[in-house]
Amino acid sequence: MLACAAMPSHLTPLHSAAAEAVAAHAGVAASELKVETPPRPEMGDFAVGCFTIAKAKKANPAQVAKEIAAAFQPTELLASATAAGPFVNFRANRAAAFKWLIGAATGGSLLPRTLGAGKTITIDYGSPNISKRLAYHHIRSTTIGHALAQSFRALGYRVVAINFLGDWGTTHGMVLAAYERWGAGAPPTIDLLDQLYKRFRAEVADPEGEGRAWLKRLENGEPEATALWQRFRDVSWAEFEEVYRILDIHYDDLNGEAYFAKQTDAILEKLKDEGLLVESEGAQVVELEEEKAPIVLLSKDGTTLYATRDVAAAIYREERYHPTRSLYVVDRGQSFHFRQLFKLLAKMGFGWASTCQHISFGQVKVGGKKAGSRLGNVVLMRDVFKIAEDEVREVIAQVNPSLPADVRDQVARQVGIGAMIFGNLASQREKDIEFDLDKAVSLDGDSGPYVQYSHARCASILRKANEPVATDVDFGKLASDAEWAVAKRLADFPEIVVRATDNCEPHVICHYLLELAGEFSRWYTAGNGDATLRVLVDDAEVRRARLALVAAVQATLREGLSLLGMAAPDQM
RNA sequence: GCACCCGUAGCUCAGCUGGAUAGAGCGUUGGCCUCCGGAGCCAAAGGUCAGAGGUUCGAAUCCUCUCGGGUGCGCCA
Repeated sequence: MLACAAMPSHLTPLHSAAAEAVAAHAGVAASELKVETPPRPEMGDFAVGCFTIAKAKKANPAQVAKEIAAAFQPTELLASATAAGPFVNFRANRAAAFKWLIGAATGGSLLPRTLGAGKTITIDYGSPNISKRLAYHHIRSTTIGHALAQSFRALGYRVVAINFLGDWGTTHGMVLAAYERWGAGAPPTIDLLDQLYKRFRAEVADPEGEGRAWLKRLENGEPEATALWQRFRDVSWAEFEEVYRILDIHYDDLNGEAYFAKQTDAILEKLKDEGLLVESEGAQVVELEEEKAPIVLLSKDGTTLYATRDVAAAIYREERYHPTRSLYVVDRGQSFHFRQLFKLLAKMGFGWASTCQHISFGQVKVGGKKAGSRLGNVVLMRDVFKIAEDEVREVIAQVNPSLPADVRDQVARQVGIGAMIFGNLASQREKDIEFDLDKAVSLDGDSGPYVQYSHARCASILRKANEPVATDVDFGKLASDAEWAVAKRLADFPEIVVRATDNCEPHVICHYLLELAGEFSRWYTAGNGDATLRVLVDDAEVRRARLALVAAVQATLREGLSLLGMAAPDQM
């Protein structure tokens, strides 16, 4: 349903050139051809398989590849073509390719900036419940959603970042009841509220019934209950805001469940008129096809439910923003809820129900068990951030003792938080993550700090060069395979970001950055043993060309990190 | 019981919109700076891609089944 047509608008001119070279001799559109990377660099730079072409012609793929390679005429960007079995492998004209790639990367035009022009994406992420601190497991929705928001924005989409606060419902009725019973008068701190809520659930005979009774009072607009609820919401938001500030997340829409609780009457009325809303075991429900459980929209006490408010919110998002895609970045435990919700929207006749998508993700486990405030087992997000930051500060003090204390503290925060973000984004969404503090704060190997460090080294070289980066230089001076390997990675960036957004999988960006950083490090390290391979060599023309390549890598690493929501310090 | 997710090296994971010899990191072993920052680089060792069928010229990748682990299944969110 989300498959985009064969629109290769995100391809680099290099990829397009390869596709066109084959298309010209194959009688197919270039846009239908997939341009790949050969498994080993010595085979070529770009590859196009001839399987489908051969099939259409009822010919042997290897023979077709041979013919296409033989007919190839060099272009500005492509130097040669060779057949390798069923593949046509192209070699780039390196000087021209360097020029385009480095120019695009340093000029900020490597990514297709207008791919999403005129399209809006709403992303519901974070969305914590109030009266509770942000626990570590909240980090997944928050970081995945933010990375998606950043990525869509980078491609020119209009993004509406939504924090659908869990600030309404029976749970919050319980918090009110508990506070009134045991805490009245005490300043309603978030910790106190959480504590009272837990006690309430443990000690009261019918906590949910009492909770619904208080919710009823809220839904009836009783001033005292509402004023108290508002205080709870305010202290909660103050806490959340602190974390969002640390993560540099800014929401566009903060309407939580409470906002939509007021809009459910008309929806329920309409459902009733259409005969969809029926009574079942005292509650008001809508039966859904192929689901054994109906969706419950009104409790037996007449209070609204999560689903009711979500229906109102979905309609609001459509009417207000007209999104091309409406994304819900919420843990997998809620898959059933979203399946029901989307089915109900479709049943109500909303064609746009198909634009709604649950972006689910696996659990964060602590000690093998699901982390979450219901089961206890809570690790607070800010505590983890603090530990990571402290750990990094120590490493910096050892490795880079000359860094001024204020810079060191700032970098420690950027790298510590970055390690957390990267660690949470680096694997596929659907996989569960085992929270291991030691591993989380580790700076070795495939990690966020490794990418940031590579970026800092680029910055360091550019600082040391002390001359402006020029891109109108003789790129023929970049003669080593190591330099070419770095540039080729740059060419992969656009497709990676498009894939990350199409599939809502930010982890592909993480892996891309590790590869780009790794390729850069290999090139860079070669200079340790051989001074002629260093960027800062005496030959001015070679030096300028290499500096341009470093600048291109730096710009791409910085941009990639920003897509993930990570800072890119210039020194660390 | 029904539904969904996961199963790739000792460990943590890429690769899964089908393509060429399945890749990283950690850990283990052995190397590399009178250095443009060693938070780095190179090399060795390590895999019946859970198992069995099927589709295909071609399957870790798609389909079916089995096994193992996890989650969900009306008035919580």
